[in-house]
Amino acid sequence: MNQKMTLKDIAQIAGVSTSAVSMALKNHPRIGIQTKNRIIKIAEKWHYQPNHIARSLKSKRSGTFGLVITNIMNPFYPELAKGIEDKAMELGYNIILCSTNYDADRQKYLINTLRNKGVDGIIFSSAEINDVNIKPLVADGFPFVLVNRRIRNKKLDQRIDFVVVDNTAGGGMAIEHLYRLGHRRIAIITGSLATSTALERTEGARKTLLEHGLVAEPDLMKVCNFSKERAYEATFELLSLPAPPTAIFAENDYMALGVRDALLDGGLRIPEDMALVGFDDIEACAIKGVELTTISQKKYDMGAQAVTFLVEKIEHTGSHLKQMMLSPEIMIRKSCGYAQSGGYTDSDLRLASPAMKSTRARDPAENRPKGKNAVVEN
Amino acid sequence: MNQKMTLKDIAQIAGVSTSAVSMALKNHPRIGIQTKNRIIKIAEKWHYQPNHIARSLKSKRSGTFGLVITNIMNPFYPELAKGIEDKAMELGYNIILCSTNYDADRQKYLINTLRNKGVDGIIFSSAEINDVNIKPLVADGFPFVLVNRRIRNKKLDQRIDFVVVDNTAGGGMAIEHLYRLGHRRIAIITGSLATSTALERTEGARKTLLEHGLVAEPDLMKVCNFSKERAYEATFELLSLPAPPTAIFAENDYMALGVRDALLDGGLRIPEDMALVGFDDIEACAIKGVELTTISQKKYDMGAQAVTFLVEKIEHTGSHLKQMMLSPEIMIRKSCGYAQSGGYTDSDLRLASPAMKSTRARDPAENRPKGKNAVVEN
DNA sequence: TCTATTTGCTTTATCGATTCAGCACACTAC
DNA sequence: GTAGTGTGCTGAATCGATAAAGCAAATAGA
Repeated sequence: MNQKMTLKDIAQIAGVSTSAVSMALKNHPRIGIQTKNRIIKIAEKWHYQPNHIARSLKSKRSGTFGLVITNIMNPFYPELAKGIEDKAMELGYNIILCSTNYDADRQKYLINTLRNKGVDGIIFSSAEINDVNIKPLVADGFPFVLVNRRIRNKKLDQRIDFVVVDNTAGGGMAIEHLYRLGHRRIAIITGSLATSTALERTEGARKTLLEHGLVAEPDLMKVCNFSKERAYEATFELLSLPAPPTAIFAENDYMALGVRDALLDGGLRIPEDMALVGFDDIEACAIKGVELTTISQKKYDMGAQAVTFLVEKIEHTGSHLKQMMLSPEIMIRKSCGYAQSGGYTDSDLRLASPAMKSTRARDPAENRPKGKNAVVEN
Repeated sequence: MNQKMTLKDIAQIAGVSTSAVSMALKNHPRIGIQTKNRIIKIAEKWHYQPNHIARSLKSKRSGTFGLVITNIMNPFYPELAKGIEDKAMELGYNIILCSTNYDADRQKYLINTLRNKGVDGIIFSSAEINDVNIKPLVADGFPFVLVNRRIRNKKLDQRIDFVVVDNTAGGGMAIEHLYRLGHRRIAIITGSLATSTALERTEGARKTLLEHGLVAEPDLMKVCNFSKERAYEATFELLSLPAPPTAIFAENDYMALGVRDALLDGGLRIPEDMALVGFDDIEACAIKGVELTTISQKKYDMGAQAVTFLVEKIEHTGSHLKQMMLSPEIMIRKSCGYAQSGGYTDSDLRLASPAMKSTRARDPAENRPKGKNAVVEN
């Protein structure tokens, strides 16, 4: 059994042609029932396993697609990848994992390799707003889906499938929440402005500030490129302002943890001296003593949905455009001061912006999925 | 360019045979220099890209291997996967990511699929001590490497490549550390005893206890199968003992966080009322306010080394057995009480067991790699 | 100058599975 | 009894790249 059995081998044993074997195993109608059964029996006996490579060569389908992310060590990705992998497996696909390491050349190389290796499609979560690698894919009609991040190109955007969270709404929710808790000087720690996520979260935040008659003061805006270290430094810059903010919105949790470190190092209390809201709801947020209020994305669902879109596209060529925007949800924990202050004030509620219309505060107890996912071994 | 160019297309354009093109692109010595250059130019002009599937069919090499893990959401794996992916890319390979979800049938199916898809080898990190899927691979001479976990089968073990951390030493280090800090009643929260990691950590712990004339009391041993919830419950069981422990060693950080939750919920202080040591050094351990003392594994290096072994095996058939055991390192933070107590006592140092011979306490400031890895965007 | 050797390219077989065309043979219909 | 329709299998081509074998023409050696 070391040497793999081929169709030819089985054909020889059964004393028929390879086509007969192929037909028998594929349940082709024009094969005799008795011959079929005989062949199937022989194939089973000899542990015949079809060679997917040969099959792919002929069929132009590999049953594999690529997943391009920036870096799997980013705590955002494992959950996304899990959703993708589970759904892919359910639909009969495997995934090749590729990390760009934030390197455009590497990304280009990876896409090229994936295509040469015959993947049926690509799921992209690392696209930048002007990503040059997207256009050729569209031009070639190569199946792909953007997940998490979009691009900024009106013509192109209307031809591209994607699954993202409504980052604008999310950014709005963070600000709205802090506003309702009485904050009027809110600083924003932004991600990389080359990404749609950061851009949209910033836009949403800005818009909500405006709705309340506030402006996003330049001094209170710190572009930190999703870097924890930069967020740490920026926090001290904010603290040394003549009029420091009373609350900080960090556009992802990782930066929020950097802010948190800075605040604690600076001897401030959270949320008493400074309220803090993050984005993503990575697992570390929920740890007792950290308890970061954050805007939660359904990363697992996002991944699964992207796979559904991609497979639909692969298997039904010419299928129509699929774009989905999931709603974020605010996870109210302790870093914002909601619990301490006893909730929103009436006057603030009266001023509630549309951003919070559909928002409900979930019980922190139900924040994390229980069961299998909670088993973490090694 | 939508339709991929093939060798045949290029041959037609150049007015030569496909073999000529193949030879030109592979720099075969028996192709004329001028013809070669002409062909190369044409291939470039038309963006010829070789079809890896066809190549694989002929060469029996796919340049891809499988990575079988239990669940990418387990915080232990991303770093391992990163090491694997980076090294794989460096050596010209891609990886297909497969999660078993702790399901033996799924694992079997995955291995089968991977082999049918023609992967050149498999890296296995989910093996259980009596894993039934390993033997057939050995019997077939299929290239694979175990990483993180080993199996327990004397005959088989001597024929299998692996890269693991010295879990026995690690378990010993945890106990030794607590012992030197004056603890004499140390509870152990174990992982699944179907895994070599948990088994060896337990053995190491037990051995070190014995070296100090202590025994691992059954009451102080809680089998928790790497479940955070189970660890939480077990902690309360320990607390309600007539003579509760003064320290707890949890065999991974995730369970340690469960223990931590329980202790905090029970109104105890860490480390004043209970010392706590974990294993793995996942990122959450280092967060301010958590600061879990833990036994650190070089997960990234482990992954990279496993790839090196696997590729060696793939590319040089008949290469000799490769087994590597990396040394763990203790990361002393705050949950053990080392800082509070001002370090080890003289008398304890005198009793130091061999387990700690090579141990040095690292400055917590150098715990986390800086730079690129610290950028976490989405 | 005539046999060797080298050079440069083409032909052909191969990898393993699939699929269409083809061809007996059986069966139905009128 | 002959034309027409099915049935059940074989043969050959195909997917795209590779490599061994083959075969001219050019070069070298004596």
